[in-house]
Amino acid sequence: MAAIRQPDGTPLMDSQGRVTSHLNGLFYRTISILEEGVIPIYVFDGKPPEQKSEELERRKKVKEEAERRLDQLKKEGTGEIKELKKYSQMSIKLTNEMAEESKKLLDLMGIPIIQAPSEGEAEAAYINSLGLSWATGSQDYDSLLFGATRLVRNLTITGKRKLPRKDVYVEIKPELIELAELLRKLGITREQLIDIAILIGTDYDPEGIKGIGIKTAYRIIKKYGKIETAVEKGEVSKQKITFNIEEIRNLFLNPLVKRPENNLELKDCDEEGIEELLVKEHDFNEERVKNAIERLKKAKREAKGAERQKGLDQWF
DNA sequence: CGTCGCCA
DNA sequence: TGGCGACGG
Repeated sequence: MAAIRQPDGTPLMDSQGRVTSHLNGLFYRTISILEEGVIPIYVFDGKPPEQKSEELERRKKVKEEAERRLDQLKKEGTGEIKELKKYSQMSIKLTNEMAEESKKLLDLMGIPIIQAPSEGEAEAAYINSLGLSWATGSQDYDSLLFGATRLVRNLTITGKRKLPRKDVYVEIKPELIELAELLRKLGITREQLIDIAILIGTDYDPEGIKGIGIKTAYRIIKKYGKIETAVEKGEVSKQKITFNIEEIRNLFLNPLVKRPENNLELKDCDEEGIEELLVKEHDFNEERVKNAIERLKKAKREAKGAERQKGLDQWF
């Protein structure tokens, strides 16, 4: 959504002015991932827990402000392209309709999707902890707090990426973090990792404890074992804690998740359905879509073949 | 972001 | 074949 747009920030749109950047990105990116031999399972966010509302409200305000700035720049008509792009990207909205259409496209492509009852991150970690996936793919470290065995960051973004508000580009490489190894290296438990996160600040306590950063948080939890003890011993002042520690800890340890009801295998794709949606409905180029569908079918055959081979190898 | 066409 | 810039909807 952020990247697939014109230099001035205008997203791709069909002839009726409906945004199509999400469909474009999902379609071509998913095929690329499959060609690399990775079978994705897409997890969609459900209703966030009430404790997240403060953070969501904050994000909403930032977005509304960006929207105002963008409108202003457009009205003046003198805005720099860079500025226009910045505020367009900051005002991105994923509507319900767009999310539903994304699910529809993935389903037509035969890619497994899961609707999380609450946090998608928690659901993905749960699926991973059940052994139904090899890792979670996310930019968010929260996965690990939710108990994912492995987290792959930068799975889908390759090459160079621009640093926000700077004209500096950095090389982005995929990064694998294994929870067990991380905890062993730090000499802590997952509960303690969660406590460290709470001290620094999470979506559920965005401010954290003022004055405590990563290093202090680690030192405190290493020394006292848990936040409550650190408070008792006077290391963390009680007044600074404006949230319910046990409640937030519980959101990470026992999040609302569900066992996936359908299997998470690749299915055959509905070629006509894809063309109907992308070409007829949203003005995608027919040849490009046809060509991509061929790549999709080939990549899936190979992915499934590899799975079968793995199964056989295990057997013998 | 990913594809495509152009060019060396 | 690989780098680069324009374009996709």
